[in-house]
Amino acid sequence: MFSSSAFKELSQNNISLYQQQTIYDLNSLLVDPSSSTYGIDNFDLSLLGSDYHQFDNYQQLKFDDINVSSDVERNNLALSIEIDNNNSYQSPAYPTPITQLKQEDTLDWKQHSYYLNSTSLISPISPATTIYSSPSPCPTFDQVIKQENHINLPPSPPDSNGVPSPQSIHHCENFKIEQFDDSYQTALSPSTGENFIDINYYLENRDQKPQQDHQVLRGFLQDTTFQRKHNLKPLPLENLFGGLSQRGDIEPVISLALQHAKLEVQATCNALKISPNPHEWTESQVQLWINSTIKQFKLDSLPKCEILFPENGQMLAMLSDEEFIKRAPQIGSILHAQLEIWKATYVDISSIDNGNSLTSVAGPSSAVPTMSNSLSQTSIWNQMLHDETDVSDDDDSEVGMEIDMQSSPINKSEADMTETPVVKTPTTKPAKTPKKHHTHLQKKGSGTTSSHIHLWQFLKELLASPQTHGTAIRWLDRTKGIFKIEDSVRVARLWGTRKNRPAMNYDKLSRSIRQYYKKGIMKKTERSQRLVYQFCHPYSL
DNA sequence: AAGGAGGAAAAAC
DNA sequence: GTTTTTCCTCCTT
Repeated sequence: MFSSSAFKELSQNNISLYQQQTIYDLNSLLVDPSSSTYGIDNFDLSLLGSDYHQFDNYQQLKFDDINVSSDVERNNLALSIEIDNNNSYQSPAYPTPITQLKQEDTLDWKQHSYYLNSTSLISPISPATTIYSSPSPCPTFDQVIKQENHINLPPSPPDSNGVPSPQSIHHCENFKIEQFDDSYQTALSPSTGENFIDINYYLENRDQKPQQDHQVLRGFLQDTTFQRKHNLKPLPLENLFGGLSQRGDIEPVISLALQHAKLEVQATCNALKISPNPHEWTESQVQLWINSTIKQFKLDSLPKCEILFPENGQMLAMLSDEEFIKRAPQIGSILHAQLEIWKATYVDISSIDNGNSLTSVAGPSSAVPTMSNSLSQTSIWNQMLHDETDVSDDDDSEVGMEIDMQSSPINKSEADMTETPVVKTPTTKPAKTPKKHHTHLQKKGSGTTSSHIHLWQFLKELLASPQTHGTAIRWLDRTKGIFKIEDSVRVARLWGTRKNRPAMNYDKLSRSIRQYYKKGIMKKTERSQRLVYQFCHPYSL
């Protein structure tokens, strides 16, 4: 099951792995282009696990500058991160020409991401032109965590959920260039002419380097506060790297758990008359499921549930554990865990049923987590799942469209931009509709532009597609719902186009925004800044 | 000048 | 009835 992420803790010369329940970071990186930076950021969140003081610096990188691609091959998770600031944000703080970072790794990718972040994205004094591959004070895993089948990862929320909490990362200021030693700069590829970090080169040469240096870095890495903060439990390294025999030992347990989960899912599906595939749930079915889960686990009831979780199933499935907890501090984690079980169960169901790899079911992007589908291909499962074969098609197509957009980030014309929300609306926006509009705003899968869209929804749509609209409107602090309109004229024009109001301008648009103050949809920011607005919770979710 | 705040009224839904 | 649009005045940056 991949709902746990493996982290390395660097402590002296020993390596140990820790498990963490949340997976949002990896999701974000792998699935959604608009959340790629969050994904990277969340990595830090996971590894460092403390306060993060340099968010503003980090945010100065636009989404456009970051391409994250992933590949799942040879039973390994390979992660590639490229950051290209060539077309980048022309901030004085980032006078960056071309920078490329690239790495591929297996499960210890986080380790490198961490370095990557600390030197290129977050460190306030380190523009991306001077990226150093910071040396690891301990060996990197060469071993590959063998996965019997491809790892599929759960999708990431398109905009909000990979967001790191500002309290989550700290010590970024520790990562300054002077901490890194020259010899490791040789990891920069000598042949490219670009600052291309060749991780392989680095890996090959790591043993040649004694570990007496980088005291600050090592000291930081030895800080294990993140373990406590994230409830990380030590996991013996051998358990993960011990090879397939270990896997075999736990297989019956997992299989049993899956069977149990499956039965539970089946029963609930029958009772609620909902699909076993959370991606297919409508908004009201999501409410049914949440309430059912609350009852099942005897949780505290959730007032305003439909406002806290207005998503349809597809969107709900993309929310991270963190997001659930943010919305429902008491029970969010349980809800999320339960949803993960449903997702995994369904994927397992589908994979067995199809007799194919998971990607044929979930698609390359929906990436639902699987409990290592090869682990439990029992006849019981097959028998139980015959009636669920043809689910999962329609939502794949939608996600696929988004992936297509990601893979070919062609500059859109202004007219195209106005159409972008049309594509996304069915999957993302109805979920944000206020309760009182559910009836006429949430027809599922219409695929048409909602003429009833609210301004705040529209703004969130724009915010959710930073690659397209990042120059017009962008988040300043996603966690707080603070955003800035960078190009008021353009935003107003887009809004006017959407509403078929040719005379729309920013003056009118801003008046509408101000109406939200007393409605509790938006609020004035603490510090008044021009063109900066702030959503109220939970509208920013 | 551009934008922010908010009143008022009309229009749109 | 609610939301948005339109127009407005006054104020701040």
